[in-house]
Amino acid sequence: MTRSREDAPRPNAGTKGVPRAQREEQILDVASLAFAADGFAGTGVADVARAAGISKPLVYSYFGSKEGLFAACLDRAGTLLGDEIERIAREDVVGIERGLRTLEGMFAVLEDRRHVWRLLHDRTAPGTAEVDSVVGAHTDRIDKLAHEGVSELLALAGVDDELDVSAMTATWLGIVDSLMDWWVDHPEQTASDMVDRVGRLVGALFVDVRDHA
Amino acid sequence: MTRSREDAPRPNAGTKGVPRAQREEQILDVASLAFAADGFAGTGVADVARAAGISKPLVYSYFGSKEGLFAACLDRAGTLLGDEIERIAREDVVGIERGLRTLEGMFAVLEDRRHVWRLLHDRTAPGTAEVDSVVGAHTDRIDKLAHEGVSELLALAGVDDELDVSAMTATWLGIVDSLMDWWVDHPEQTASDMVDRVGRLVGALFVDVRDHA
DNA sequence: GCTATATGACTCTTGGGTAAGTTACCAGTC
DNA sequence: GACTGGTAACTTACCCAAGAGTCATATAGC
Repeated sequence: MTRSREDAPRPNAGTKGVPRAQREEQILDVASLAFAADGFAGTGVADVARAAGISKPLVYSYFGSKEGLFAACLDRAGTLLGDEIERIAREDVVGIERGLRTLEGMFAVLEDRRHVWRLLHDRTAPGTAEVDSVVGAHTDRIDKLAHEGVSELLALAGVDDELDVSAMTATWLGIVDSLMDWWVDHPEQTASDMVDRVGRLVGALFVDVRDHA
Repeated sequence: MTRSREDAPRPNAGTKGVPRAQREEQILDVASLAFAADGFAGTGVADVARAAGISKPLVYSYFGSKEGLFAACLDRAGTLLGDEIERIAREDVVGIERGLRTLEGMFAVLEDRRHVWRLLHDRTAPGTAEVDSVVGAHTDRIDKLAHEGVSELLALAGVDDELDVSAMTATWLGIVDSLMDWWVDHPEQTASDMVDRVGRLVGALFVDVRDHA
């Protein structure tokens, strides 16, 4: 009745090619962009494959599932961001100055991948064990470093209530979010422009920043 | 061959009931919660219907489509928030103080619907004309008011570059986002607690706030 | 020829949307 | 006060498109 499977023509299959590691990077780049733009739920594997110039089954052969692909994107992003934030945390700068240094590092690392920050905060991400463990590991690490910095800053200003610190940490992370989003919307701005801008704004609003450095 | 449609039993159909306006509110409450929690793309109409205790077609008879339902949620939320922000803007308070007053108003209005703020920033919302026009109308209004307030604040601090103001406005909105998210995660905190907390944090970080009032 | 790389064409589930019918209430009528 | 038609409120059972995931097959290089 139905056409059997083997009488269909296979025009341009298997062009061999590209080694595995390189393909993986390529797919992760494209997928990160897509997930960041449309969220996990709004992104299709077929779209990612097409944008990467390959076929859907190849994506599955590399990452197993849509969640696996998402987890891999998250892992790469989280490592990139976490390492940089941790590196700066070890510089022994405190207070507002530490915040500025961290932002400077983020701007430098994300200059040509600004969307990446968004991956960690995708509300449409599935709550499965695989994804949760990856996203949890990285956000825990980043949250902890942020908490440490905010805690030091507030201590200098005489605030040490734990809920106050917690709310301020969330706010700090929200500030980073908004600046990254704004940066995505203003592609002509360089990392250096952003550092200058934030310095100007903080200088205008806060008590003499350099006094605490 | 197949069972014809009319010999299936209809056990508990049509219990009549509830007038239209009341049902609409009820559905909007449930849908707003769901959309805010999982995003547009992550929310199913059937789930909303079940959570509201009714059937899916009834939702469609009221709102026409999933987008229509989402647009209705947005419209209600946007009007609620926009009206309150605008009311406060007319109070002739400027600088940081205006920001604090606005937050105070938001906390009061959203005390028992904290999730609502998230609706306006759903990145998985479809880019269709219907949704875009509604979300655009409300975000434009709110953005404009925020821009006005931030512009005044920065002018007091000697900053008037338009890009600086734009970035700071985005940051301000991000701060509100984060505080609302934190509040959702701390249900035991009252609106009054939040006002106190923000006052404490701002007092600790900023130059003498009251001097500008 | 064997293995890694790759694909077209499939299956199956999920979820938006619909058709057709059921029940309850509210006139008006005799 | 019981019958009757109209209509608003509601449901079950379905359709169908989109998208996650799989299979059998084809080519490239050693």
